[in-house]
Amino acid sequence: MVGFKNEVAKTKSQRTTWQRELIQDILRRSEGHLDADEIYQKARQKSPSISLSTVYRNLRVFKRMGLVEQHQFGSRYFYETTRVTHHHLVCLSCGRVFEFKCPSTEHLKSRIKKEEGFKVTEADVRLAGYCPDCQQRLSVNTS
Amino acid sequence: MVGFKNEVAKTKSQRTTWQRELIQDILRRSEGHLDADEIYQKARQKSPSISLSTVYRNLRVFKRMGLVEQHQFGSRYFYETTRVTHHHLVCLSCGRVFEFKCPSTEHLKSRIKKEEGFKVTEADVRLAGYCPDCQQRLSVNTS
DNA sequence: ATTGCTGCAAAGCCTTTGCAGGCGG
DNA sequence: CCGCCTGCAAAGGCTTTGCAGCAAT
Repeated sequence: MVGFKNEVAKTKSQRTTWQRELIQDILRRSEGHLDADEIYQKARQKSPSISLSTVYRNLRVFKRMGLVEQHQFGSRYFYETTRVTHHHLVCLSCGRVFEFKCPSTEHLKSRIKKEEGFKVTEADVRLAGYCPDCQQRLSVNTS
Repeated sequence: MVGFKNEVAKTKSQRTTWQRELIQDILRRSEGHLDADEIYQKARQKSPSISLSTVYRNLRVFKRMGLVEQHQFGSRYFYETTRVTHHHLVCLSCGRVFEFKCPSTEHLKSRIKKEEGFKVTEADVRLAGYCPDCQQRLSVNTS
């Protein structure tokens, strides 16, 4: 059916390379929600010799290690350092990604566990719509 | 930033072709959550001359018309006919997609509207974890 | 010295698009 | 008849991979 891979295994010890430190640094500094190419561009500014594949490879490693989260909006992946649980709000007009907290998600998890016997390990709540700025700009009915 | 397209505009009247009827029929019959290629394969069984591009093109048309919903799991899109709001529960082991209701989503929408001034038009709640069968099969701790 | 990591280029995967002909209304 | 729709093939966008050399431990 779906081609889901179980990438749960915690990975073994990793080597320290400047590429990895640079990518981690970019992720930590950023406000979050960078895609692979944005990370690559920022990395190139510091070290032009880094390659896009290295960025992808390390993002995957970091994900497996639980250091970064990978989310998809539209058709690409975005990465951010793992932090307190929060969810995403995407503006369909300008594409900006906002965050919000959703404490009831925990209740949801346990409800699903109880009702369906399903053990939930990831919860992703994605809302989309129009941010205040775009509503005004587009004269969308705000009511 | 993100390359989001605003595909909100309701589309004008459409022609009736056997390809469209076939695709609609497949979507209606199915339990939901088919990807483009699965639809294509099913369609070919009935009419081998249909093309994959036609499938994609029409899924997009149906989506714009509000007849189907498009969701992404992993890195591809899945389609299902629009029904009462429900959300998805993906098993990370077997890849099966389950559904559940989440009435509190409506509250969430209005909360976001009130707190952030963000007008929410789409809400997608995706949980992932391990279904009962796989928990047993993998001897995952169920507590 | 190992052997994991990197850069490069090429391949892969899914989706979209250009084009000429065909069919629905 | 007009022009939307289709099939085909090719292109696109993003991500992954094979390979040989390099560097971290």
